[in-house]
Amino acid sequence: MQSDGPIPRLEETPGGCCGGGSAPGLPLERATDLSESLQVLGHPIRLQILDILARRGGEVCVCDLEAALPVKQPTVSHHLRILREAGLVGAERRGQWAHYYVCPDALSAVETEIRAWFQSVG
Amino acid sequence: MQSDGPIPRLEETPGGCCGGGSAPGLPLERATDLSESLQVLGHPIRLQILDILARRGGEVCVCDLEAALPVKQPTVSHHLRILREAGLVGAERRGQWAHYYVCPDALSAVETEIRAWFQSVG
DNA sequence: ACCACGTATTGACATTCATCGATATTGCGC
DNA sequence: GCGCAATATCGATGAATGTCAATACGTGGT
Repeated sequence: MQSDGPIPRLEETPGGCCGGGSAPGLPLERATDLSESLQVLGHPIRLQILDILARRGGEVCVCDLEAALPVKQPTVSHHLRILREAGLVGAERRGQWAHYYVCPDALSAVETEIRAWFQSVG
Repeated sequence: MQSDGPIPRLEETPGGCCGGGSAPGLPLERATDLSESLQVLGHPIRLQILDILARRGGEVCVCDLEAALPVKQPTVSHHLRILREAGLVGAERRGQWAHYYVCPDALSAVETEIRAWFQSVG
């Protein structure tokens, strides 16, 4: 990596060209954590699912979601699972229907996370 | 969908099982647009890049970013291109160095977009 | 002109993701 | 029990993504 070059040089500023060393204000761990939240939201179907669930204050069954979305039922279930595993929605089986609802706490936790990042950047 | 069955019935709700028809409060187009913004932010390296650029108010050259990030130079350039194409950062070539900086307007536009969505959902 | 350096791009590769048909699972009514 | 309806899971497939070595490009120094 640096042993084969015939020019050892002397390293001045660690950055090398334009200023101070780059202290990682955002540790990789926190960046990864936040990016995972953003990725869960980063799909149009999942945004629409959350929108529908929120717009109906109550619970919505999968068949209704399927009817409102441009994807087939397995795909709806797939996205619901992702949202569920992220804690953003919950489900309750009632009869043969599964009723989904948003988890406002988790959602506002993500909102807080995102807002804090924007504040630290902007 | 409703013309061949001999039983029009009273269940005219498209959903069929648990309530009202699902009006798509979020049109797919807007959901896609927002999800693209979220996806740009949904990567730890890109979050760290934006963080570094913001933390140093001024401009940062690629070699400094490379030194501060756990990826190689082509990967840094790759993520910078994505951020540039999203309008979140700008670049200025000075000598042989490329200096990058955040575009606060674009960033706060995304923030507004995201915040508006959270408001419509939460 | 040449060479060294910083950056961008290309090409290949591996990994992850989204989608859907097919199938399994579960609960309800008969 | 049997069959049907709603949902979940499996498996395959194609697309998108992230990473890096190699290479190309552009600039400055000698």
